[in-house]
Parts: sequence; structure tokens; C-alpha cells
Amino acid sequence: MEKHQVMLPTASTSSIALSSHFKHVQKEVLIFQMKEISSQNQSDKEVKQHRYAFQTTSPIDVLDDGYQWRKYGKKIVKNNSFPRSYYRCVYPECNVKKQIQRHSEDEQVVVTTYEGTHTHPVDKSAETFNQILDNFLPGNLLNNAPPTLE
DNA sequence: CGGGTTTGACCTGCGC
DNA sequence: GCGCAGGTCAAACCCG
Repeated sequence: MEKHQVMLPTASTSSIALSSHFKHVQKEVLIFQMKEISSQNQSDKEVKQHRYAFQTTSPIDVLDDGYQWRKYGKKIVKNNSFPRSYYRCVYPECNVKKQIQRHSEDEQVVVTTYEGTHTHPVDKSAETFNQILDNFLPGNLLNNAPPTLE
């Protein structure tokens, strides 16, 4: 189960000073997993999705990242004693999903997994969060290329 | 009354 | 092929 939990080296797990928008979080955000999921099946479907997982230490489950989310499911996963919540962006053309679950043993650690890319502007002023996301896009990390926000 | 959440059922992918 | 685990749906429920 932990086969895809890639702990980044210490240099990458940099503490990020969050803006006042995250004043209720005001902790440190540790990115412990980033993965670009590109199912390049040569058959008929080529799905490219980005998935970013944040590990935050916060008493609040859902981070207010400026987008509006609607919960559509909750599941008890086998490896974790805490339930995992499934959220989806409320914009109809934006099929960005995110999963929120707590750590198996540290209930103060919240793992937020974003999947997909937003195709619409942010409602609130959460530009800081977008910058955080941009900094940890695989393109910026690996190739120094601009992220594809289509 | 309307929109969002809850929660159990259903579907699907994967490993054995 | 079967069973399990994860992901989604949808109807009921709750709250503003």
C-alpha cells in the first residue's frame, strides 16, 4: 500500500509560510507525494492527470484553497482507521477532485490529494495557494517547463 | 424550500 | 473466475 508513497528528500519538504488566507492552518505544509499520472495506453484512451498530495498538520480537514468543493463520498480505507472524504469542484466544466484523509496513526496530520487541473479562475484570492501548486508542479521540478493549465 | 452533506449501495479494477 | 478494496452514485436527511 505504501509503494507509491514517495517521501521527498529534506530539501523538497520545505516549510511554506502560508498567507493570511490560511490563517486557520498557519502551520507548515509538507509535500510528501507528487505524481503525474499519465495512463499512456496505446489502445484508445490517453488520460493525463496530475495528482498532488499535501501532508498538512492541521486540526481542520478540508483546506480552504479558494475553490468551492462538494463532498460526494466517504469511505473507510483498509490501511487507515480514519475515513477518507471525496470532494469535487463545483464548477461543471472543472472535474477536479480531491481526497482528504487523515494519517493512519497521527490524527493531526491531514493528507489532501488533488487530482486534475482547474479550468476556471479562483473565486477567492487564493493566489498564494496557486503559487504553491505551481512551485510543486512536476514540470517546474523536473524540466523547468511551464505547467500545462489547459 | 433549496442546496449541501451523509451514508449505504452499487460499480469497477486489480490481485490471487 | 472470484473476492476484496477503492471510487462513485443517489436518495434521504439536515441546516440555513
